[in-house]
Amino acid sequence: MRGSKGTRGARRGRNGEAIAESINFGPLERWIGFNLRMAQEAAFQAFSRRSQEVGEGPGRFATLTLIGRNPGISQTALSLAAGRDKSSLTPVVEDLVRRGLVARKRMRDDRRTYRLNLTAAGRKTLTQLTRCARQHERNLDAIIGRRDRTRFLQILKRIAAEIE
Amino acid sequence: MRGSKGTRGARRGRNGEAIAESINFGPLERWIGFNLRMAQEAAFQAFSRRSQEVGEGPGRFATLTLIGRNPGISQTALSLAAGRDKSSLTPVVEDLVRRGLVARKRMRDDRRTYRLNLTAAGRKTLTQLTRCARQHERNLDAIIGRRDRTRFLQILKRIAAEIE
DNA sequence: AGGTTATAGTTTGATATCAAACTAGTTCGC
DNA sequence: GCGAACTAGTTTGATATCAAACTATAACCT
Repeated sequence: MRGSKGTRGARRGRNGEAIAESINFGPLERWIGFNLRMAQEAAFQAFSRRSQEVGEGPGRFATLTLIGRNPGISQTALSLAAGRDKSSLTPVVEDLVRRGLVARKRMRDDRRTYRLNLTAAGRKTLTQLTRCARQHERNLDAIIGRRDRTRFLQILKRIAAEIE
Repeated sequence: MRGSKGTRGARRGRNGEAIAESINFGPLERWIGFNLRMAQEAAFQAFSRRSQEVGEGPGRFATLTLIGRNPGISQTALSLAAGRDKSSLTPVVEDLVRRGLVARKRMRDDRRTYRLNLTAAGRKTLTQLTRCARQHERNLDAIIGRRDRTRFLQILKRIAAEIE
């Protein structure tokens, strides 16, 4: 996971602001791709700080939510849902199992596949993380504004689904 | 699952879609943070493929643009503008210099600082990358729709600037 | 001047991620 | 049945990134 607390990049510290404002961004200024990246990283960073207070990396949140909502899900299905390569999930799941948040058992009829489930501890952690996420979302909502929120979300989904 | 190269995560190949559609995303479905991440990564991935055709990583593009627009910029100012830690830029700049796209010289009056400039080759590469980026932006525009584009961009900028 | 503090860039160590190669188990075709 | 093709998950190798420690300059203050 990323940052833990400190300065992360642009937009921080008086000096940084001064520099950033005197910079010519050229076409980056109006390109979606660049601004999408900047927004995502800022938001991710903010959530990261929050979730760290619960002692979990921000990446664990989607994972735990998806396991919680889809008991017995396989790692491959999980990786597809979370938009990560299945190989990225190996260490994540390993860690969650080691720390007792997730239970993992082989399937009877297909002994290649695992079934993942939350343990009681996992559910508890997920509850805490969900609280963080709700607060985070409230902050985002305040920035986006109620009027545009639905539309904004829809566009994000369309980008994820349709870009190639 | 399907292919070996294109397959990156969710949303790809009929099998992937089938799985993804039977998944319960719970609150992730309507949370900005998650969808922002998915959209950004899909877009980044798409641009990555494009820029690879020019033989450059996607990360090089913002860097070259910023150097081109701000001749003589220092690495620290560059890192602030690009939203990356200055230490991340060390290997990037090193690579660009090694490959003759960027020229780097010490400042006279402050010998800690470098001045970065594009070389002729750097300008040429930037031109190619900019073409890729324009095409990429056209695709994004088609998804977002002209009507919402300005508003969408504005919201992204606000998130990057205001979230904490 | 001389010591303290600040700044530019690099190094180091950690995490996250992808992609391709691999291992083990399953299914298909004949 | 049995080999070929496929699938689930792991391993390996590469890249990108951050943060903190470090090096070398420079500025500041008395």
